[in-house]
Amino acid sequence: MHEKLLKPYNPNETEQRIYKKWEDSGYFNPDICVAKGITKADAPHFSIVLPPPNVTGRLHLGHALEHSLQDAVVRFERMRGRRTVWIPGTDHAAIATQSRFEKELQKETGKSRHDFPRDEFFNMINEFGLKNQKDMLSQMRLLGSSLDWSREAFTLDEKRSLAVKTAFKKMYEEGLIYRGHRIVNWDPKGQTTIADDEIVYQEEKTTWYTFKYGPFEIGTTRPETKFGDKYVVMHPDDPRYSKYKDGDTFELEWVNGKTKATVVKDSVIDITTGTGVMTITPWHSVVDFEIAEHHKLEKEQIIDAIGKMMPNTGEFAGLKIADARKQIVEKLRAKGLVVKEEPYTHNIATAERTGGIIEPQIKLQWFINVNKPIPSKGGKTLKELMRGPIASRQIEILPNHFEKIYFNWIDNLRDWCISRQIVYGHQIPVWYHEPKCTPRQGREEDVIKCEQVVVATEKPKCEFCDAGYVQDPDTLDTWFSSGLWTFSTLGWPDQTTDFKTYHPTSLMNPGYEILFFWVARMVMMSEYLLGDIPFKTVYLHGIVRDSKGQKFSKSAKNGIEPEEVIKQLGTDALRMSMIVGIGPGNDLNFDIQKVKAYSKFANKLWNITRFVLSNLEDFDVSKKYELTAADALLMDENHDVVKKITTDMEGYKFYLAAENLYHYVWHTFADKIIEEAKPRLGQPTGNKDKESIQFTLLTILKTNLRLLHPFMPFITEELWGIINGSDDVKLIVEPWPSSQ
RNA sequence: GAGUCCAUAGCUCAGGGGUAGAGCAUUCGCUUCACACGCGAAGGGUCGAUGGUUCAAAUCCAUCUGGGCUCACCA
Repeated sequence: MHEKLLKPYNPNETEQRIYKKWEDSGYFNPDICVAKGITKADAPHFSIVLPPPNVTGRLHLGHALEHSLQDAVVRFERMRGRRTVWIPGTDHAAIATQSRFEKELQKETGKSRHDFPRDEFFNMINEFGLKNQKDMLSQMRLLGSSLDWSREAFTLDEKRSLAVKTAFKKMYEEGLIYRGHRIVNWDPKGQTTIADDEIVYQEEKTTWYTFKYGPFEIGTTRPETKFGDKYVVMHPDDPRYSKYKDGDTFELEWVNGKTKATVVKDSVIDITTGTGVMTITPWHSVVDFEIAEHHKLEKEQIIDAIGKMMPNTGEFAGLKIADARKQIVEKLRAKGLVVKEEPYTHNIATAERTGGIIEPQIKLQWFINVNKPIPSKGGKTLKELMRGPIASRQIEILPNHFEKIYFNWIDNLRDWCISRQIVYGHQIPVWYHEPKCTPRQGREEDVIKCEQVVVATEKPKCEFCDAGYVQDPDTLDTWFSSGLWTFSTLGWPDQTTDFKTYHPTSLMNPGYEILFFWVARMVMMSEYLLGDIPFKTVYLHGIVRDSKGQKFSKSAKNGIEPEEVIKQLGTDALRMSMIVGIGPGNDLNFDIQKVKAYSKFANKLWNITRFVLSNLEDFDVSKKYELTAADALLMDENHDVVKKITTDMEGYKFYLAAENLYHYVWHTFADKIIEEAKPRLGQPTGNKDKESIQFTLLTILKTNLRLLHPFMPFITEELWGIINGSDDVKLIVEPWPSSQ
C-alpha cells in the first residue's frame, strides 16, 4: 500500500506539485510532445487560443469557468493523440484598463491624465496592466490549465502591434478604413468616443416639453439643444400637415428672437409620437444627423466637448446642460411658447466605463466601412464576410440559436468607429506631414508628390523636405487588436509554421456577452485578411452569478475569489462544479455546496483507489488473466461508458460527460461493482475468480482515471502515479481509452 | 418596439412522442474492517395555461400568461 493513500487526499499540496511537474515535462507544448514521440507529427491539429482576459484586475469565477471548459477539451484532445495547442494571452483592454488606472490614480494621488506627458502616462498604465497580468498568469496555473506558456501573447506586445498595423494598412489601402465627420457617441466624462456596444442605457425620469414653434407644436426632452433648430420635420403622409410642403419656409419667434425655419418631410417620423412634428439638432442626435445628411441640411454645434453650451447660444454660453435647460424653458415660458410640460420616462445613454452621459457629437473619427463592396472579395462587404461562414455552417455556434441573434445584430450594424481619444492602446498608424512641406533646394518641383497623409507601420520620412511626420494621436478600439487574435497569436503577418499548422483554430470559447464585440470581429478580420474562418466551433458560455442568481459585483459585495475556493476545496472540485450540468450558453449560479459535493467525489475516488490497491497486493499486474463471464460483462458495460463519454466529448457535451462519469464511478463502480466484489476478494491468492475480479477492478479504475483526467486533472494524475509506482507525470499524455 | 430563449421535484437544472430524471436540500436508520467527505432507505412533480395533431403529448403545432437576454429607440 502506498503511504500517500494512508492519509486523506490533500488537494493544495498535490496540485502545486503536479502542476510544476507538468510544466517541467513540456507536455503543454505540442512540439515537445512530437519530439518525445507522444504525438505523431502528422496528427490532426487541435488548437484553441485563450480568450485573453483584460489586464484590469484579477481572474474571477467567470475565467475559472472558461478555463475549466477549455482545459477539459484540450486534455481530451491531447490524450486522443491530436497535435494540441492552447495559447495563453491577455488583453490590454484600452479604455477599461486606462479608466481603472485613472480611478486609482485619482484616489491615491489626486492627479489626472492631464498631469503627465503622453509617453509617461502610457507607461504608467502599461505598468499597472503588466502587474495585473503577472497575477493573472499565475492564477491560470492555479486552475490547472495546460497552456503552452512558450507561446504566450499580449494584445499590445510587439508582434501583435505589427499585426495591428499591417491589418490597418491593408484595410486603409482598400478603402475600408476612412476618416470622416460622423456623429459619434461622445463621452464628456471620459473625453473620448465610445462604440455603440459600450453604451449602457439607464432609465431617467424627465419632463416632456411641448413648445410652440411657428404654426407647429413640437415635443422634446432636450430644450437646450433646440436653439439653432431651423428645420421642422414631419411625415409626408401625415394628414394634419398636408398643407405644408417640403421646403416651405416660415418666420417664427424662438429662443433668441426671430428666426426662419424650413419644412422637411421625412418618413422616419413616427406620426403617433407627440404631435408628429419635431425639429432637429443634427450635431447632437444620431437620428437627426441622418435626416440632415439625407436632406443635405446645415448642422450646427450647440454643446462643446466638456458638455457646456457653445458661444453661439448667446446668453446661455458656458452653462452646463442641466442649467441651460432650466433657463431656456424659463425664457420660452416668458414668451408664452411653452404649451405643455408632462412627466416622461425614457432611457438615456451612458458610458459603460465612466458612467458619463453620452452626448452625440459630430467628430473627425476613423471608421471601418461595413457596407462597401470589396473588390478583392468578389464585391462582398464586410457585413457579408461576417455573415457568410455562420450562414453556411462552416462555423458552428453552440448553442445554435445564437446564430439568429448574430444575424440580427449584423443586419443592424453601422460603420464601426475605431478611434478612441485615449493614450492606452495601439496608436493609429497614420502620419501627418507637419508643418506643410517646404522642399529642400532643387526639390521644389517635387513637392506636389509629397504625401500629406501616410499610413505606415513605421514612422515615415519626407523625401523632399526636412520636416517630419506626426502620428495621429488617437488609439484604436481595443476590439481591433482582439479581432486578429486567432492568427496574431500564431505569428501573422509572418507565415510561420505555427500559423500554417494551427490556423484556423478548432474552438473558441467566449462568453455570449461578447459574441458581437469579439466573435463577429474575429470572423470579419480573418475572412478579410486571410480569406479563411478563424475557428470551426464557437462554444459560448454563460455568466457566473451567485447562488441566488445575482450578478457578482463590487457594490453587492457578493464576489467570490477562485483562489479562496481552491484553497478550501481544491481545483478539481471547482472545475467539476463549473462543468457538470452547465450546457453551452447557460448561466451558472455558483454555489459552494456544489463544489463541496465534488470535493467529496475527489475523496471518494481516493478511497476507491485505496481499496482497489489494497486488494491487489497478491496480484501480478504483468500477467494476463481470464475473465469470468460476469466480469466480462462488467468490462463491456465500462466500455459502453467509454463510448458514451467519448461521443459526448466529441460533441462538446462536457456537461453530460462529466455528470455521467461522476454517476458511473460512484453509483456503479463503487456502489455496485466494488461492493459485490468484496466476498470474492476474500478468496485465497491465486483463485481464478479472485484474479478475475482483481483484474477487472484495476482495469476499470484505470480506464476511469483516464476518462476523468480532463475534468479532474490533479487527483487523477496523482492516483495514476501511485498506481504505477512512478513519480513522473504520465496521465496527461496517456492515450484516451479506445471507444472501438 | 424588434429579435431570441426559457417555464419539469424545496433549490439549480438535464432530458425529450410511449409507465417522470440528476445533483443539492429534506426525513428516517446505520461508527458494517476503502471512504461518516460514508452506507442503506424514504418523501416529494397531473413537466406554466388553454386548444390542436396523434392510438399515444411533459415532449410536436397554435394561442396565451409570466420571466430572462440581445438589439434599437423614445425626437
